[in-house]
Order: sequence, then structure tokens, then C-alpha cells
Amino acid sequence: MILARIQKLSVAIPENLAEMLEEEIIFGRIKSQERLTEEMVAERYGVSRSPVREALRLLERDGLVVREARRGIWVSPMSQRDFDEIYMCRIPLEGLIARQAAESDHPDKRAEYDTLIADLKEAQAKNDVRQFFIADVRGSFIHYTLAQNKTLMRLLAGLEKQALRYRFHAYEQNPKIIQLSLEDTTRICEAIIEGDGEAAQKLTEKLIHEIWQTMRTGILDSFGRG
Amino acid sequence: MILARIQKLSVAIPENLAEMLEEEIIFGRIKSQERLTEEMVAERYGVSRSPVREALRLLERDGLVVREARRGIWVSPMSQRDFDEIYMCRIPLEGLIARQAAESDHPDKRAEYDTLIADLKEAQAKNDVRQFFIADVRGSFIHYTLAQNKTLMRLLAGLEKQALRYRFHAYEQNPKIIQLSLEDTTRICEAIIEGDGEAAQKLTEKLIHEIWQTMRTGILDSFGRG
DNA sequence: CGACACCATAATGTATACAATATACACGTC
DNA sequence: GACGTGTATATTGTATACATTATGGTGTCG
Repeated sequence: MILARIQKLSVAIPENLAEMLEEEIIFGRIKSQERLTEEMVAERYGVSRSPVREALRLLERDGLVVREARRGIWVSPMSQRDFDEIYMCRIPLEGLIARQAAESDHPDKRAEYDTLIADLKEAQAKNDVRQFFIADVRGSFIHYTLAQNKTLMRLLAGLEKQALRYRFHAYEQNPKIIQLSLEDTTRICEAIIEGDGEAAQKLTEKLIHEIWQTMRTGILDSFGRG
Repeated sequence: MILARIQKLSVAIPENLAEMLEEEIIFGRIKSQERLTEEMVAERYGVSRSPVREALRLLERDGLVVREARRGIWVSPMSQRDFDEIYMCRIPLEGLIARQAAESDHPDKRAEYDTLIADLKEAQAKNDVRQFFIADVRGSFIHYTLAQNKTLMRLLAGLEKQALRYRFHAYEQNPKIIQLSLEDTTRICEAIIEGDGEAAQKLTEKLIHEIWQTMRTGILDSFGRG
């Protein structure tokens, strides 16, 4: 019974709501600084306010919305300052996860990454930004699984969702960025497959630093210094 | 009207609840792996389950409790693995915040840190662990304020509360640790006052790495490899 | 005696009703 | 005409009632 299974899977309403809203925010369908009232969200998804409140707490945790007590909730504004903060933190943390993933000796490691890289290239060939993103997120998930580091996973979850907003924005402005991003992800995965933790860490730090600087001018044009 | 003001300040029930529970967990009055039922907490603090649920979400965000869907919530278990994960992440993030705090040129910087260091020394002289902790947390707050980096602040908030649990445990096992911790905090603050970002970052990374290794054996004895 | 099914119970998850508060607009006063 | 006060309204915050589900015990059947 497929339906039952879907029912079963979708039992955690707050998490599901949060995921849907996340996607809307990341891909800009809900715009920056737009207000989200609990009732509107509740009505839109046909649930009561209770799970909506919990979903919004989850989004707040990941920095996608900001909340002012007794005033309301807005989609986080975007700014170059925020962008810089996110990438500044991503560099060492992504470096750490790459190192730990590289040091793992899980048997399916190579196979997982090979299919991932194939998916990334396919998405890029078809110029399908959404598919590229989904594959990229799956890549992070593979890193997490290999690294077996719950703390790092928790911290990065709260960074990558915000990072995706800026990445999507940059791709829209300048599609060439997706090519760079693909190359970076591919090279990082290859370094992880190699198994040299130190090298994987250093390379990841270097590449994220580079793409940060590359994206930076575009972000500055869009949002100003913030 | 002082009472009105207190009322005003304590309006955010979930945040207040979370703070109280945090303290209980950090200082071990609520023990590791103890179950927290919503109703118990609600009854204990004389509120309904709604704000309790939100408070528990906050604790979950900061890694102090773990939640299993439709099963319940428990105070996070402690283990050497967890301890290692936390310190591994703290090193670069505390390094970053030290750097940014050092690069800030806020006029009250020196004065703030001077009174902080005095408080730390006083607490240490009186052997008052609780006061020492409170001062230490205030130190982090000064760093945050100077660094003006909300993202970093958000990430560190979710690490330091957990770190405090382990630090408190270590102090109880071996009071000498508090002396080392005081020295480290003092030296970091002095480096930040100096204003050399690079040096402050490197020193912070080095000292946190050292105290991690120092605490490690004691943690191992208490919790096993985990 | 063991295993499986059923049911009681307790806890979480959701919906709804009520309370408190922030905002905007109108009215009156200076 | 400008400013302040009061009130209406919309929205968040809290309490409570109801629904769903995980768990442990009991009883029966093999």
C-alpha cells in the first residue's frame, strides 16, 4: 500500500512543512523579507497553527527566517555581510567534514561518490539547476554519513541551507558559476575518495575560499554592503 | 514600577524555561539520559505544555536534549565521542571569533575585558565554580558583541552550552582544570585586546586544542569511548 | 513453557479556543 | 495643524481538549 507508506512518511508535519518552506525560500519563490504569518501558512497547507509554529522554529534555527517576539516572522534578509559570515564559517567546517569523510573506510564510498559525480555532470549537461542542487545536497549527505560526526552535521545543516540561497541567486545572475561549483564539488569528492584526510581538508578549504571570492562581487552588486 | 519591568522581561516563557533547564543540565542537576516529559516540566514550572514544547525545541537545537518522534525527549548522553566532536568544531570557530573580536576597534573593548578578567580571577580565588562559569559565558558574549558576526554567534551558541557540560564535569573530577581554563581565557582576552587578529586566532586555536587534550583522559575515564 | 495478539495506559502530536499585545487609525485637545 | 490618547483589529502567545501512537502487561493459543 503505497499511500499508507506516504502517509507514514509524512507523519512529521512540522519537519515536512519546514522542508517545503525551505525550498520556497531557497529558490526565491518566497522572497527575502516577506512576512510569514502563522495563520497564512497554516491555511495554505491545510493544518493548524501548532505544527506551523514548530516548523517556523526549525526555519529560525537554520537562519532562514528571523523572528521578533510578538511581532512576527520574516524571511531573513540577504546581504553581503551575511554571505561573508556564512562562507567564513563554512571554510573550516566543510574542511573538517571532508577530512573525516576521507578518513572513513566505508566499503561503498567510491561507488556512492561515482554515482553522485555522474548525477552532477548530468544535471550540468542538461543545465538543470534544480537537479544540480538536489545532487549537491545529496553529496553533503554522503559526507555526513561517512564522517559520522553528528555535531558537525548539526552545525553545517544550519549553514548550508542559507548558503544555498546565495548560491542559487549567484547561478541566476551568472550561470557560469554552476560550472565552477560542479568542478569544485567533483574535485572535493575525488580527494575524499583518495583517502588522504589532510589533503582533502586543505583542498576543500581552498576551493570554498576561491568560490567565495568569485561569488562575492555579484553578491555585492545585488545586495550592497549590508 | 519595578515589578512591571520584571514582568516585561520574563514575558518570553519558552526562552526562560530553556535557560533554566539548560542550567540544570549543564550543572548536572538533571542527569544525562534522564527523560523529560512535557507534562512534568509544565507542571513543575506551572505553565501549559505549549511553551514547554517550544523550550524543548530550543534545547534540542543546542544539542542538550535528543528527541525521538512520538517517543519522547531525553537529556543528551555524554560520551568521549561527543566531547571530541564538540572540541574539534570549537577550535576553528573560537579562533574565528577571537580574530574578529581582535580586529574590532570598539572604544570600551579594553575596559570590558579588564573587568571580565578581574571577575574571573575573583571567582578562581574564591574557588566559586558557578561564578567562574558565569563570567566565562559573559566573556563569550563580549567576543560576540565585538565580532558582530551573527552567524558565528548562532553556531557557537549551539556548541558552548554542550561544552560547558563537559567542562563542569571535568572541573568536578579535577579542580586543577579550572586553573588552566582561567589562564587560557585570560591569555585569549589579552590577545584580543592587543588587536592582532591573526595572533589572537592562532593562540585561541592552540589553547583550545591543548585543553581539549588535557581534558580528554578524564572524559575517557568517565564515559568510555562512546 | 513460549510466542503472539490484544488491550490499557501514558505520552506525544494536533486542533481549537482564549489571552495578551503590537499596530494603525480616528478622534479630540492644545 | 500637530501631537497625544484611546480604541479597533490583526497576530502572536498560551491553555486546553482531542487524536494518534508507542509500550508494557495480560491472556490465550499452540
